[in-house]
Amino acid sequence: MIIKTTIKDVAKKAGVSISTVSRVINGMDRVSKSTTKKVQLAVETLNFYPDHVARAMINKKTQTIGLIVPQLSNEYWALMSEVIQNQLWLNGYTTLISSTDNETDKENAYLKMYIERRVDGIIYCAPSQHLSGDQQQMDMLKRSGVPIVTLDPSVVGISCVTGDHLLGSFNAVEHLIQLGHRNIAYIGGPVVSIEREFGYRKAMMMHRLNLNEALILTVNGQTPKEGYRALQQLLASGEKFDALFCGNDMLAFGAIKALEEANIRVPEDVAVVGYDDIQSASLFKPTLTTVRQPISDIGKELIGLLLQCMDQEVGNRTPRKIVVPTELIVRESSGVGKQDETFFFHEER
Amino acid sequence: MIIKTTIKDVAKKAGVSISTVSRVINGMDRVSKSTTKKVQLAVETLNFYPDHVARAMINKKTQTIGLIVPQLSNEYWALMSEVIQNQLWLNGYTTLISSTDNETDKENAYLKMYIERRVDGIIYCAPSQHLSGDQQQMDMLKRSGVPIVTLDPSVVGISCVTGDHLLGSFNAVEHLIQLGHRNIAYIGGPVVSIEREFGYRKAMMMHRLNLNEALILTVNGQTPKEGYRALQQLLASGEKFDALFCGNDMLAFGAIKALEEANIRVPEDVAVVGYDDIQSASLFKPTLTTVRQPISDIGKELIGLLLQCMDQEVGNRTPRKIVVPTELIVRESSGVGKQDETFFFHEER
DNA sequence: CTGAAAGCGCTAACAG
DNA sequence: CTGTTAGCGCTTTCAG
Repeated sequence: MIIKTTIKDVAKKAGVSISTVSRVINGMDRVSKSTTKKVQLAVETLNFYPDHVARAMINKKTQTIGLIVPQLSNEYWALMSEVIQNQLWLNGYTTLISSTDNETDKENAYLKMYIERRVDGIIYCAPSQHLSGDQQQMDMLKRSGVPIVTLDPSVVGISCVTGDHLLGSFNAVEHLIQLGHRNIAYIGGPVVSIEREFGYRKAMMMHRLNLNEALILTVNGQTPKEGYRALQQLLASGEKFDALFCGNDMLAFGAIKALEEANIRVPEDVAVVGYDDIQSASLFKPTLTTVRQPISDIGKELIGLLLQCMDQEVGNRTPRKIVVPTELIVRESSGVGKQDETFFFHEER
Repeated sequence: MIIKTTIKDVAKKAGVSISTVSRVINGMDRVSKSTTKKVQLAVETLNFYPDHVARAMINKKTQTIGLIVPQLSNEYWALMSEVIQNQLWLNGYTTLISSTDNETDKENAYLKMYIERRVDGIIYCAPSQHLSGDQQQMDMLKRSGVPIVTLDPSVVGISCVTGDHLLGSFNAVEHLIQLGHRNIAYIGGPVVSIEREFGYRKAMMMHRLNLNEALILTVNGQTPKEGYRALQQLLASGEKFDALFCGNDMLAFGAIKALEEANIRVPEDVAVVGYDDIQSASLFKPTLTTVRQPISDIGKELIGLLLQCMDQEVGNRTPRKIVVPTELIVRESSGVGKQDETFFFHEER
């Protein structure tokens, strides 16, 4: 058994009372120079580290924030987690990160764990359908009174930050339309945020283009594999398309792989646009045209909202919603900025 | 102020003593069926969640493991973190993940935080030079008595898991040599694990090849940017080379980007091999020949070693070292499996 | 089987 | 300025 040095040991060593030691290590209270020195010496020689657990018990503050993301091994979420963690650290908080794999059971388990561990707040980044869908989960959260903010899904009574996905997707698809494409396919689904599909539909409709439901594919994951499979399926169906909009970059990578294996050139034969602008998007070949989400801004807004929520009493919290703008990053995969022929080719159809 | 329901409230509601409630929620002790039911009812209606902080205080166990990685936004470390976290969760532990950006200050701060928070153990994944270099850090750790295991760096008296990087790199470079390359460059440096450079040197020496120090580049980071910059520098130097081995895949991506911008074809003009086999390696174009590290195995070994260490008294811990084999994954970037001409071209020089 | 009581390590009044 | 004391919410002897 490891014997930890406690405040008591320090007090004895320094020949003072424990409250004096407490005062010195917290630095807020007035203690004479000489005793301060004595205590500091004792602290160092005894290698004393104040027990955060005991402190948390008294302060009723753990200085811990729980973060829930769908998948830590996903570049987008990894970066988001890092940003949030760093920012929270600057505010004096430690972050507990959990990765749910989109499984409701895991979400519930982690949420319960956060409540039991008395985190000071929760940042919930999860696909919308889960959060609004699982009433039990919401109950647990609301009754616990833990301050919480969400990314993307809007839940009644909870502050949230969301990218302007409807507009972002709309712009992306409009970009393809302006390039002359008419048969545009979409890969997405609820896991990727349904608003992106709506943006796609809106753009198609506003431009009076035929909305072929066979070109709209739903996937259950966010990895290249799902994109690859979806494309194989689409190709097998025999439906014609000259452009593809993907709910996220990973799906786009997989889709492009499938296209190339079928000897379909990107962007010459099919133009592709992704979503998120993860780091790989600019490393991929062709470089990926995509909708950039300002991860750093999103992270900051989330934290701002959460800290604000934590300041308010549980009764009178005013939920706020912040919409963060997205940006279309045009690269090779949509056929612009590489060869102008591509552009003209499409215009002339 | 949020009023949490405590064990006291439950006891009152159920009309029993707090110790009985404690017995019921812990389920270990013998309590009569009828009281058990009464208590459970009270727990549910009052929405009671046992306070993990108070429990930790008594048990002197936080059921928390601290994990330190260089960079969470790096695909390799993100995956490693996810694997470790999931595995630890299955063992009843929660993981605190920290990302150091290779800054000693941050490492120290996080380590201190872990000690103060009384984590039950630490998994330290960090570039070797830092760990063995910062004596102050090691002191803090050793005196605290916190069980710790490391990934890669060997420190006296601490268990560690390490990939067989010397052999892995050796094989990678030998692969290039067998392909007929003679002027092989290397990008790495201490941040990437010095053993990879040694593997490179060993292969060159064993094959009696000229070891041109100008072809060995040191970088300070692990992102594509560093690889890109290093290659630009190498190209500017005018040194001739026909192959390139990179300390990790990210560096390789950046390096290839730089090569292509200089109109040097990969693998036709320069063959490239990376290290790690992150997911992007097979998505990249050309697909990347690389040395695979079995992340899942490494994670499991780390946890096994840590749990073992946690079982032992602080005095008689026997440090163990586990070496995990790596595997060369041959893809397009080294010039095999694409066009045979490439292969012959090099053989005939 | 169940209750009373003693703390875990620390902070925060409350007195000196 | 400094010491004494009462808990925070829970587990765990120790007696019934």
